[in-house]
Amino acid sequence: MDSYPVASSARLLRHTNAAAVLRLVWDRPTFTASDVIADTGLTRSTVLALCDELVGRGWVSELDDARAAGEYRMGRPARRYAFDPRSGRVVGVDAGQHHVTASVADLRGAVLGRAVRELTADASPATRVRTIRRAIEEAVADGGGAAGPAGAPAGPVLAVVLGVPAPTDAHGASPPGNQRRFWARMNPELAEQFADVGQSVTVENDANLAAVAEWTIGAGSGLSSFATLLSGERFGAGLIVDGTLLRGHHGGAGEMRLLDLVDGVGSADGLAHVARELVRHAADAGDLPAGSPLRAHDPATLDAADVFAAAQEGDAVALRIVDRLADRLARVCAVIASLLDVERIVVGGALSPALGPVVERATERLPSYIHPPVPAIVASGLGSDAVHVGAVRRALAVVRANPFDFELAREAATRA
Amino acid sequence: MDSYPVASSARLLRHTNAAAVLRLVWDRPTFTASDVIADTGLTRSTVLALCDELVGRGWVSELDDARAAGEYRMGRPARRYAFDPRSGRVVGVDAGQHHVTASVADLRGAVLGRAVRELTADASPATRVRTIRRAIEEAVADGGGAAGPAGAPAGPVLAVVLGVPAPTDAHGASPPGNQRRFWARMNPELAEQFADVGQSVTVENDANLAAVAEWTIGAGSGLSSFATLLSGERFGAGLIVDGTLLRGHHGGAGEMRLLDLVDGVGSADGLAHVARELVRHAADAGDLPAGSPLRAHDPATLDAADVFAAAQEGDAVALRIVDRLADRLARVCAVIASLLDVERIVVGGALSPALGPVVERATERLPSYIHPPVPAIVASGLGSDAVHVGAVRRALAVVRANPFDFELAREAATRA
DNA sequence: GGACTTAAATCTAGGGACTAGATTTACTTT
DNA sequence: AAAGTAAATCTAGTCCCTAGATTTAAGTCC
Repeated sequence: MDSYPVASSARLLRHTNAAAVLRLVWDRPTFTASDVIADTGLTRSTVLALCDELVGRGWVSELDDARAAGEYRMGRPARRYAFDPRSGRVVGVDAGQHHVTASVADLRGAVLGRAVRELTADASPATRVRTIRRAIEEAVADGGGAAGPAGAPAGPVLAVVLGVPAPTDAHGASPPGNQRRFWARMNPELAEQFADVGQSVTVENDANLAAVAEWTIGAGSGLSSFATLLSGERFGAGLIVDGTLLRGHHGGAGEMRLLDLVDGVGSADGLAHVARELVRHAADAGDLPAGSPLRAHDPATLDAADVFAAAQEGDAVALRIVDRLADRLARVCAVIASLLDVERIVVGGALSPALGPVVERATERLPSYIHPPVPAIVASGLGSDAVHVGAVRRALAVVRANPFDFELAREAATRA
Repeated sequence: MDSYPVASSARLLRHTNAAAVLRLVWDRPTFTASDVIADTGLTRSTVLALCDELVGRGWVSELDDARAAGEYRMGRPARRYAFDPRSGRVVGVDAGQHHVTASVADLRGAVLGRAVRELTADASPATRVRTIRRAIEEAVADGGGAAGPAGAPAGPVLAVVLGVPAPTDAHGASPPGNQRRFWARMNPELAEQFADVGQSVTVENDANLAAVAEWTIGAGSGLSSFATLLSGERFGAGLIVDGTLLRGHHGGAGEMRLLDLVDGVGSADGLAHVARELVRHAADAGDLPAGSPLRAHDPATLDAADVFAAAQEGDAVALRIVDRLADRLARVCAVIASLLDVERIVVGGALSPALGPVVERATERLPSYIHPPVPAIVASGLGSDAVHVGAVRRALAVVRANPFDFELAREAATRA
């Protein structure tokens, strides 16, 4: 419960302070010692020594053209430094059941390369691993060579984060036993498999990564408590409460099996699944009126997108389905909001861009299921990019938390 | 999301290390420099200097009888020190709707005094504050004078924690609006009201404190993810996930309004409430057979304790009720376990000592509601003491986290 | 009782990281 | 060219740590 870290020597202080300064300047295009002095209260001597150290370690460059666009007017010009986002790279992977997306980004999160590959539902673990590896290699190659404006060589891959549709514990392992060992097939010890790809490899649940994406650059940015609800084929949630991502003992936090027990919901089936079910049901029962745009499609391929499009045009059957989906969503949100007191619920998944009307109606209905304060429900703007974007953000956070655990360039390595 | 603390001077290091050593020796009856050296890796010179500092600040005493019971055999005898648990006191209060319990403990949690007072349900906020204050004063007086073996004067009250039946945010405030402003009546800005009572005053939700109690000295000890479910008149949960207590945006995490939406549960009514309802229903309907021990009571006063007693004797109606309660409990646990992946659920509340049979049956039923891994359900051993015990533990944690934020004795104060 | 052993305390030197303040430097402004 | 200015650099000095030599307060052994 308690830990007792002791700073054995003053040398550790240097290390700690250098890392703090690095984090401080991470997102600034350029900085001077005076900037750091203002933010930390440290002396100029100290700050300059810390900057020297950062330059020596390869994280920061000193700019020699200090006359940057009339930045100063009087006095001796300040030495200018800049965090070098190209000194290393990170990789974020969405290793889904059917698709694999790998993204490579620099240390400020600018995307350098991307690769997408498909997988069949019954792919063997070996095939999965091979496909993921190819996607990563392709993305890394894509973001490597001619990248820099000056053709500067891209830095080494520091951190890799893989998102999988399975619970993962703090070590990236998934519990073995569920139906047909689905989790074990989705995550066949990926952390070990890819240990060679980056200096740090993390495996994380996909809904959790979607939550991280929303938290850092999406609709949950700046919030301390919110949930991201993936709503496609099956519901799944990424939970961020009091500023931390919840995992649970085996990594199962956010699993939505409890919906089996919820009135008017009854299963963890997601909105896409239920929409398809409802519209086919209507078609089979001959409930589609003559003018309905839904009649234009083969009933066997009707899906959520068709329903939303038809509802947009005012089709009565489609509107009824949207209403049912909204009620379902409102109930699911009520459960999460009530137990965890979140500020906002972001609804994500591949079809989130089309969810506006459903979210709107769910918002209206939510107050009838819970007491105030009632959280807002909003549709994600990230769509199917949420997982790999979240994986990249997570990888960046890993590097930023302990930058000096990573080796940057060869020079730095040989210097030691 | 990120913070950038910088250790401005080496002086801070002394402070940090002294606090770390203090935490290290907190629970030891006595210690020597060698003990600390073994645990921290610091030099003897450093450790002795740190010990001097702790003695100077009043947290630790040097024992002059170093010949403690043949502790050493050869070599120069070590200077022996001991953390002084009497150098300060903490107060934990269960400020319930009907009862107020205040506990005073020394810095190792040994109870020095206690006071209990009753409150009517419709007591005004002013009455509530007055009653709580009297309970605290009485408990402090109780644990003050003749306490020490040598009649040593008790230390000042460092931290006070008050538990209230309302959500509380990080500053101890409760959201205003629910039915008849119950929360505001239960927590009329208690943190400000009692600012004079201790050097630090915290207001916290009662279920959260019960969870803390279970976590530190109860059935949840050593776990990183578990829930404490208060099960008396209404369900309420204290949630500890990944080693942190969940609060939520307004402190509402663990509110169980969502049970309104759960199949076979339908309301947040607790086990005591439902037991009473069911047994009266049976009595009114004339379902109690001639030999039932439940007939011995006035139907208007029959309660959960009577049901459990009758079930113990094998009464069929009582057993049926126990079954219904167990199913209810299992469903509630399923909801929590599924969403948060907790290792264990501790069922607490005043009647927890009698809950054995209900918990047993609920455990049997739980696997039919959720997939493995299935958490264990256990009855709390703390009963109605959970809240004030948790409040004391919380107060201890506050002191222990930043001991040097507190002033100890007058000498220490005047010395400065 | 005196010599040996032992483990802790104490003393001495030295280094790293910070602060504070004087001095120098590299510019702009006039 | 001289004055003004803000940053860099230099010079002490402090604090807190380490490392290792020396001293101390016992027990042990003969």
